[in-house]
Order: sequence, then C-alpha cells, then structure tokens
Amino acid sequence: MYFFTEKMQRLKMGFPDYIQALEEERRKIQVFCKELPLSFELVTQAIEACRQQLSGTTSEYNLNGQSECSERTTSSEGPVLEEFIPIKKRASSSPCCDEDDEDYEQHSLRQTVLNEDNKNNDKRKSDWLRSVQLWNPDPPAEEDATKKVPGMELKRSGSGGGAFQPFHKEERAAKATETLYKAPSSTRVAAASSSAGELTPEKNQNEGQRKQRRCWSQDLHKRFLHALQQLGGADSATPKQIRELMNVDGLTNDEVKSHLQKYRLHTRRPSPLVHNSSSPQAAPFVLVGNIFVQSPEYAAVATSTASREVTTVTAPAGVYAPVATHPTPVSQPSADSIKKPQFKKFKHSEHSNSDERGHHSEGAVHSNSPTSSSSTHTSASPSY
DNA sequence: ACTTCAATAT
DNA sequence: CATATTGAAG
Repeated sequence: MYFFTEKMQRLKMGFPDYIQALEEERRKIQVFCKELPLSFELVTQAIEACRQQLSGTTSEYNLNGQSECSERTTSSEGPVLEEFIPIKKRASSSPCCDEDDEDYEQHSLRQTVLNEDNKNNDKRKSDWLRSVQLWNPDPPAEEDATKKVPGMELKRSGSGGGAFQPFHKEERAAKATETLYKAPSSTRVAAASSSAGELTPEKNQNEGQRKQRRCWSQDLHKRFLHALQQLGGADSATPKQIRELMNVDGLTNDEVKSHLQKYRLHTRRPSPLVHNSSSPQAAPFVLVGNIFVQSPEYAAVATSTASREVTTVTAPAGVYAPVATHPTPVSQPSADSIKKPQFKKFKHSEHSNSDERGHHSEGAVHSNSPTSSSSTHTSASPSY
C-alpha cells in the first residue's frame, strides 16, 4: 500500500479521492481495454486495493462497470476498432543483425474502422508495409544458409515479428516454412523433384511464367532498410548497392529495384494536402466512430519533429522507417568509411523541377507522412 | 470492382 | 539505373 499512499500524498488526495480518480481513469481507458488490457486490469486492481484499504472490507470493484470488455460488446453500437495493436515486438528478429533495431517505424498507426454496414469505408490500412510486415513473421534469418530461394513464398502468419496483430481471426501456420514454393501452376511438371533437387526453381521453369513473387519478409525488409541507411537513404542508394549490402542470397537486383521503387513511392510525401486548421500538435487524436485513436499523421510528424522517444511510444510498429533519418546508423565509426552518394546525378535537362526530391545532404529523410494513400479519396492510384 | 505490389518493360 | 506498365493477389 505504500505505493498508493505515496501516490496519494503526491496528489494530495485521500483514499476516496484517489479511488475516484482511479475510477475515472478506468472509465477513460475502458474503451481501449482491448488494446490496453493490462492497463485496464491494473487500474481495476488498484481501485479494488484502495477500496479494501479504505474499508477493510472487500467490496466489489465493479459497481457500475464490467470487468471486462468483450470486443464484440462494443460493436453492437457502432463502429469498432478493428485493429490497432501496437505490439512491437521483434522477438524473432534476426539474430544476426539486430543491432539496429531502431525505429523502424513511424507512422504506421492505423485506424481501421469497421462499420458494420459498410465494408469498405476506411479500411485503408495505411501502407504498403502492411505486407512487408505481416508476411513472414519469422525472419528466416538464416541468411547464412543458402536458403531464401527466390521462389519462396510465405503466407502471412503475422505473428512474431509482425508488428501488428489483428485481433480477429488469424491463423498462424507454423513458421516452419522457410522456403516453400508454389505449386506448379501448370506447365511445370513434378519431374524435378526426384533427383536433383529441390530448389532450383527458376531453372526448369520453362516458358515464361512470371517469376514467383518475392516475399519481402520482415527480416528481408529490415535488411533492406539497413542497407538503405548505410547507403545514405533511399534516394542515394542504388539497387545494386543495396542488394550487395543486404547480402541475401538469391536476391536479385530487380527485386531490390522493385522494392526500392515502392519504398520511395510510399516514402515520399504521400499527402501534399495540408491539414491546415488544427495545428499538428493540437490533434494527436482523432475521433473515429466513437473512439479516439491517434492519428497517423501525428505519429508521422512526431517522428520528424519530436524526438524519438515519443515516436516509439506512440507509434506502434511500422515498417518503414525514416530510415536514414538520423545519423549513425549502424557502424559508422568514421564518416567516410562508407560513401554517401548524396546527390543523384541528374542526367541532363529536364527534371522539371518541382519535384520535391532533391534532398540535401544528410541522406534523405523524408519523414513525412506516408500515411497514405488513402483514406477517402478515391483515385490516386494509377489503375483505373 | 477496387487496391496493392512485385515483375517486367521501357 | 529510374520509371512506367503489367498482371497477380487480396
């Protein structure tokens, strides 16, 4: 109890007041009990403890409350937060290159709201990394090994490394599969399997079939970022260099190129639009349905301006990080141990200015909000 | 019907 | 190498 008394003293409250404060607190976080189950529980316990202390008798702590909030309970009356779990865990992260765990994320808070009647409202998950991060939770990590055949495809089983974990269904297959390739869609015959061996995916695949999609697992992406950062940012890095740094075998330049393209695309200002009105800091939270959630933009902004700690706290995991945002990536003892290309060569004329992309030294850093893509506005996508 | 994303094509 | 287009998947 010392714990409580101390707190109360600090707050200059007596048990009754403290209890009341706690209850209020509990009420506030109740909506998030799903997201913050422990907090909820802690507060609840604290209340009970205080009550016991106060009256010496055991009183029910939930007079008015429900001790638990079932997820679906809320759904009955409207929108409900579907996913939003900030679990940032990199449990299974690669053993090898964990040194730079850093903030790999910025805005990836997503607010997904689900209206019972409307299925495709804003389910915009903010970004492309969605895939990256959900897929292949397990970092095969075994980079050393020969594995990671290009042909591999892992089904999402977002767990381990994944930062998000949708609370609903979600089956997780054993992560075992390191490499598993798709069944021959057609032409390819089973023949290969017999003698030689297993992996030679690209080999016998006669005709032109499109190459198996490469799955950018979390680990892979991590390496990608790592490389990127060593190279001074997405804008100065080139596919080849990246690939080399990544040192993943089986990875091709094209794959890296493609990924880089996407990365750049998403990374750079997705939203030219300004949210004039409210100052950024004014509204870290937005009201969604009947719940407040942190707005992604805010998180993004926070990353750039505010310090990292804020970021880490508020922003759950994302995958793509500001990358080079700051200095000292990994091993960077001497400034010039690695070269920083910085400016790209601009071929000749053209490049009709206006492009925002001319970063200056430092290494890039767009820490803007890629939040993306989405929301509401329809178009924006090339397809159509 | 739409979006996202890696693979290709330029 | 950068970008644009394609085609597959969700």
